[in-house]
Amino acid sequence: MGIYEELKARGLIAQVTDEEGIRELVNSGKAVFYIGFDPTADSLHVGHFMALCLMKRLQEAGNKPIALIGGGTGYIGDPSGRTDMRSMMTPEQIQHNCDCFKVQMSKFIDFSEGKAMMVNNADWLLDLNYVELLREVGPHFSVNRMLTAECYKQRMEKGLSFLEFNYMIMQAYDFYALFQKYGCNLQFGGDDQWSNMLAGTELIRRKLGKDAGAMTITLLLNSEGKKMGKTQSGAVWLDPNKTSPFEFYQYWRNVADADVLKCIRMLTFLPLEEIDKMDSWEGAQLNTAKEILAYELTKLVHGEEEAEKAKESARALFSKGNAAEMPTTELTDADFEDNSIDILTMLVRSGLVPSKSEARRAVQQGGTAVDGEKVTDIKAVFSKEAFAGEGVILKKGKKNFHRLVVK
RNA sequence: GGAUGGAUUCCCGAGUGGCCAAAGGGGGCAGACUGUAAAUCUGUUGGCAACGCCUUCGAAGGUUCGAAUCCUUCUCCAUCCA
Repeated sequence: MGIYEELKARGLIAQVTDEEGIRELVNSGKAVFYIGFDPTADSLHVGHFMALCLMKRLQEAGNKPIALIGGGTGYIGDPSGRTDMRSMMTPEQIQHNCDCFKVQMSKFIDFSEGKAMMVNNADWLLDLNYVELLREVGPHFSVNRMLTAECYKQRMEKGLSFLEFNYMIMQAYDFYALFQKYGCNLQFGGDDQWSNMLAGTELIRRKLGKDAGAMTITLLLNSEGKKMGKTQSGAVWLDPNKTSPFEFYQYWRNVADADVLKCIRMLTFLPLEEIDKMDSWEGAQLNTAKEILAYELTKLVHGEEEAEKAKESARALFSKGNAAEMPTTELTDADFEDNSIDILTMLVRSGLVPSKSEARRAVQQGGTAVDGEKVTDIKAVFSKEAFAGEGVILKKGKKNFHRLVVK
């Protein structure tokens, strides 16, 4: 089975321009492909992770990946898949984010000599001259057709600024530039990038009369049709300082039954035969599948050691209510009054709740426990001595644990 | 540039002088049930030194005993015309 067939079997391929041609190209390891990453935040997230894994897979099959950091396109903002305008980032922000991306990507992809490249489109986009660019590529874009592109459709109702309208042209120009510079003949990206990517292949064909391909990765959606990798408090980041390995593990440990196998197939590197065996699992057995998913992904992103720790902690926490790895907050003398602290303050200080009102509600509704003992009195206080050594374990709801210690 | 309509809490969306911290829905949180799942049911959902007080209905002023609601100016958005 070639790499193309494997990607397909994993459900990673959404759309391709020329299936036969691309299959041939990647299976023989002759593809020079690029994936663009716009620096919209200071860390990569799960969506990027899929793209990076794809890079890794194709690299292992002998193809040469180019990771393109959108230091230039970041100035514009991609309107695809959004209903509102992106807020404009300052050059400093963009630079900072680009730097963060570089560091994180290097952990996944082998950028050593000749194996892969990392480029920044700021290098060619920022120096473009407006009138020259218009004359160079302008004639090759039909506004009529651009407006019918899927990525602009939803914005036609809410409003689309000229700035964002030009994003497609910039991305097309990237592909055109990479094709000429590095012989890049293939572009991959999220499925929401399809129209932008096609613009690139067309530009290459019109300008140079050459063929280049495009392939999109299936968006990882849950059974409700929502993008995965998002929590109500934001994205699930790959940066351990923004999403701790434990939280990362828990996110995957908690996916819905309907989504486990799909996630394992698409995100992990487990052999397909092994995954196919899990297909028949059902009911509580899926819990094991979730553990595998969470473990494998944490291992990929944070390393084996962190994955072990997260797994052990999760097990210990849910069976005994205690574990080594747990978000911890250190209390200071200022938190204590007469050598004691009340339950509401503890909840707020731990960050388990944002305000005392919410803390009060949580306690009144029977949703909190200290060291495994349910607390129902909002006036309950704990003496400072209790926080010495191992500290105390505060629990809110079923799955939120936090350790409080005093130094 | 002109005309019209609009901006309400996390989101959608009621409310057009006091009974408004503001209906309803979504989402979130908590409880029951469970498998750290889903579905369902129940409670809850601005803050605080809490039978009270403070902040909030695009922004700033004003009218009034009293303003999300009325007036003025401004900002932004949508639709139509140019």
